[in-house]
Amino acid sequence: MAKQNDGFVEHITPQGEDFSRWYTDVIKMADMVDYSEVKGCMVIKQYGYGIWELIQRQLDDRFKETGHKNAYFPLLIPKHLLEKEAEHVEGFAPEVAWVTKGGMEELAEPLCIRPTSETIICSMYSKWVQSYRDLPLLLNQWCNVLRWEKSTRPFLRTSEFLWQEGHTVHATQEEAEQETERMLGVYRDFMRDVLAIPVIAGQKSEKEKFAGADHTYTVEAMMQDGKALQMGTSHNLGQNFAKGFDIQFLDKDGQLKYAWQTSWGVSTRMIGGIIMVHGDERGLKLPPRVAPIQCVIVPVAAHKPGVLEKAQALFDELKAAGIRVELDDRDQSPGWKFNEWELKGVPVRLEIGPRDIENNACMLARRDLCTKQQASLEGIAQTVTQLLDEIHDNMLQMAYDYREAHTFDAHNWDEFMQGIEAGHGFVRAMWCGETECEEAIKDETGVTTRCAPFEQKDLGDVCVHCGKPAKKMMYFAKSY
RNA sequence: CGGGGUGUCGCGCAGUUUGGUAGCGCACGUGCUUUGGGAGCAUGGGGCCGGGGGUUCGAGUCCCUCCACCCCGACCA
Repeated sequence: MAKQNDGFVEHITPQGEDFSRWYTDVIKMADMVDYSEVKGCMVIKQYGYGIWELIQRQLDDRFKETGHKNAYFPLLIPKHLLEKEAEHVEGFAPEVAWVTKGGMEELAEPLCIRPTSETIICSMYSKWVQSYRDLPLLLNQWCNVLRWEKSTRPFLRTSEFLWQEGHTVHATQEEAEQETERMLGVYRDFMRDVLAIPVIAGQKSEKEKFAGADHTYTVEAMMQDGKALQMGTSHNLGQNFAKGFDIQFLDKDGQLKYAWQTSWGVSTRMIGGIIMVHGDERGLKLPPRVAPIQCVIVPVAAHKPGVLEKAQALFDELKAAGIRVELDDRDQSPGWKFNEWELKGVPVRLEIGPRDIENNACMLARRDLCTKQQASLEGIAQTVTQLLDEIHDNMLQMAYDYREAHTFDAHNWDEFMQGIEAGHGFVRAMWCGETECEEAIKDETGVTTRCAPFEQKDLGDVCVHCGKPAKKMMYFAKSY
């Protein structure tokens, strides 16, 4: 990769004031995206896409374990289908893009480019579901969607983005609810175990829920500027779509019943989360399990006899051990390469030169702590493999500690305000559940409800803002 | 949609006030020397100055007009 200029990341830290500048600079310098001519649509370059491929593969494996199958539905959705569920169309109408011409001919019915696929999938489900024997129907699709956003940011909110959307149909309300919760759990575990991001799992408020759902669950993570990012959602759709699309089945008892449905999804937005949770003043810091390159080998004094050969042997050994390894034999100075790979977030770097070869050793640098030490070449593949796990655990712990240090409990409005001003983080407080109150809090403070966590904590009996009886403890934060 | 800003080589910018040969840093090519934290010297290549129209002997610079992008609001699963 070619460095653009000498305005380098060193002077920007993610905890500093200009977090958003840091974010876009890191993405640009790490060569993850380019910008399309179409407003708000990004080109995900190889390095950025490599992360997505690893996410996709590992998450899809988990879906297979939960019994889901993949399918693919059309990009274009006829207008009448979109309009079958009232709340849904109202929620999405402002941001859908329409196809109105085919060739030179005006279309009799406009087609929308999917902003999400509930409608087109449900139109098929109404044909496929006839009997309780057809249920549960557990499908998922990996695809792109398009939403005509007013303002966009790479990965966090782009007009076109990649995601997976699961759509399931069940015979009973209880089963649909179990599925909704189960898939949120899959997301929570995936983010902890693969992305090294701890998340708060809970339920969205009425105001923040998915358009057309009975209720919506979410996993929320804290970025290093204290803002919340919604990393994934799982919706219990109740019978709303089943009624709109006439998805009925004949149950064991001979009764014709409307089906119960769920949908759930995560997107390329997670990559933005990885950047904002783990990155530092040197650039990206990738969790080992989604790092396209887990270990890079930098030969030092590569022109001297034996060095490249030894580096190549090291490469072969690590590769054989299943590590995603790269040998950087480009004609650049070692220092240049060190900085380059740190910027790109490679978890482990091995440096090997004449001095090391004499000692049957190499220098081993870890990205999470930015430390460097000598390591024996004896059993190096195992050393690196273990270290990658250790780095994952450490990154998860650091993210967790950061979140806890920036989370505040508020028992009254004074503490609520103090929490917001003090920490740039999450505030936990009791809340009445009224949309009116929620909007007032947003107007006064700029923070919104993130979720009512499954792990509740009793902070009092009355709403922190309006004083009415409290229903639940909520997380409040500014959000992306 | 409101308010503000910016368009000059691949990237980052200066030049516009006061019109007069198109500049700088990085990146790129070549050669030699280098290589344990962004190497040095030498020598090259590359630009309808966002588009269109005007004023002028002459426009990157002045005037008109489009267009694009960025930031702050508003909006947003």
